[in-house]
Amino acid sequence: MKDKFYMTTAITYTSGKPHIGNTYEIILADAIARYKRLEGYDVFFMTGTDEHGQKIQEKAAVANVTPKEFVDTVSDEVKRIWKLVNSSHDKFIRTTDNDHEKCVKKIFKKLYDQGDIYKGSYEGLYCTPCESFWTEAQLVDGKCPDCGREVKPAKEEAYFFKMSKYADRLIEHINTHPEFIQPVSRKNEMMNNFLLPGLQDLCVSRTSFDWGIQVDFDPKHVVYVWLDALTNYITGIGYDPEGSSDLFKKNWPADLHLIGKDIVRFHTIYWPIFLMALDIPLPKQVFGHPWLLQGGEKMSKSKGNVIYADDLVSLFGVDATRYFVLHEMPFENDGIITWELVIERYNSDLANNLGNLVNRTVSMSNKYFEGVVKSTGVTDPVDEDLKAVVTGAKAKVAEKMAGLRVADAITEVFAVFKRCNKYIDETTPWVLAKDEAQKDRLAEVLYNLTESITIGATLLSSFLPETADRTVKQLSTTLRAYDDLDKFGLYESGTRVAETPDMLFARSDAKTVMAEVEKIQAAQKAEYEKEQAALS
RNA sequence: CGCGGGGUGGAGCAGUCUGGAAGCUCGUCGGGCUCAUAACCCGAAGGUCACAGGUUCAAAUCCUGUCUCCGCAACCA
Repeated sequence: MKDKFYMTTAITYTSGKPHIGNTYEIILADAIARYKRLEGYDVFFMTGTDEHGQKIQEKAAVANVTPKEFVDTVSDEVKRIWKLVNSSHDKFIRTTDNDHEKCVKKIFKKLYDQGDIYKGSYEGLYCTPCESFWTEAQLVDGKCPDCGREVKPAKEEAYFFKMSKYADRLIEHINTHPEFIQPVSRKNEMMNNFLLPGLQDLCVSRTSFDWGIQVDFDPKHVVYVWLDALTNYITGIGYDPEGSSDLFKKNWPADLHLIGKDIVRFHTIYWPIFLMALDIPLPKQVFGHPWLLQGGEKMSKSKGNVIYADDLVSLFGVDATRYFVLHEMPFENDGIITWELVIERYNSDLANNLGNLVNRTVSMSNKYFEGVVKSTGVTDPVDEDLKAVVTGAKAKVAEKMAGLRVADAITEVFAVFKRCNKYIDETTPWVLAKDEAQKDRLAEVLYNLTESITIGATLLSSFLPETADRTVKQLSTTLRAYDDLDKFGLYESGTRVAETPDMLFARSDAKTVMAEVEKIQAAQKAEYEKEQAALS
């Protein structure tokens, strides 16, 4: 067993059902977690939901349920979707969990006692009907962006965290740890906009709403968002200012926080500073991934163009959904998802390249050898390149994954299957089959293919676990050990494969799918209009 | 003149840091093959690398300016 590897996703805010853009993050994280496990790391992978705040309190009121009832429902929904896309997380934390709440109170108290948190007042522009503070920049034509009415300067008592105290240490840390913020381009943004101009103190409590963790020693305050949400990364594995759990001692510092690019600031500035104040080590890496946009425009319910994981899974299956978001998402820039693109990728990569390869290979073994795959040692120079590509894939995938280039890594895996298809054309098994003298050569060709597919399936298992299992199952074998992925010829000679190939991905008919999509979109619009009607 | 990142054949992207014959996948067209899911393999067409200047023997890549898209702009998660 190699070292521990502790990774997290951001915790999802429970104000509504997560769409495919949110779901992307958990799939990406899961692929990384599974890959690390394949490599032999002792992985602890945590995700969860962020459940406090004014917005939730308001939504619950509209829905005529208590905030707790509201977040219970949404959190269950999130769990359901994460399960649907086959996430292998080890822990799902909720910020309403008892031990989290208790720990946040202790943290707040500790930071207050040591002087990092002080009582002050929050000044801003206040919209009385909306009960909300706004900043100058948020205003629309100088008016409240929500209701359009006048705002006036107001004050609210609040606790603040002394950010500036730790700023120099953080700047030093970021400069000496270039891998800390990924992609590196985000580092400049943080430095130029926030760190170098000087950090403002952060407001860490509120009195204007009460759906949050109460401040023990000043009960009219609740802990305000970031000190509550970010600390999940340590409370979830058993941090306690008065003595942490073994799980915490083993896993902290985190090896990777995977988050959306919109919250890089909170994870690379506020979070490290909180940790410095608590005198515990900083996470090793924060990766702010880009977003998945619907056809270049933002998803919105009113347009009926929001894509949910449920719909993708029901139309294409779990692994096709995983494949699309993993393959299509670039490293730095935003990616695009449309139903047409999903169909295209599905047919070309999954059905044609991979599915058909496995199908034709299994079929030939049955047709020519009653399903028995045997190595005869009758090689040919044309085999060499196939073997080189297949055994070289492990290192290529490893290199991409080390840089969190997941889309590129999955492309390397598919290069193996593509090479196999080419090999079939190079060796023309159907020609060999006509000549009894070539029988042993034909057997060797099919052995090479079966072996190559087994290795490819193992490399694929981090990304498309179900497909990998189904593939090796019909080859009557199991996934290969990681250390053996660069060795060729370990498939047991004489094994009998499945009599009938298991079709991995049936080709998708664009017309049929688009007809279904139209139904989904119509239903979405109807639901949106119903919600609007209920509100007014 | 707030900060940062984009604009590359019909579509989605890489390449830009460390200048040196414009690449990948899909689509289109042509050919091959028939084991297979009308799949697979080979080949071709298609781009003044947003625009205008500049540096250089040489610029998608460096510099300047313009247009345009997007995120952030500190308490919205």
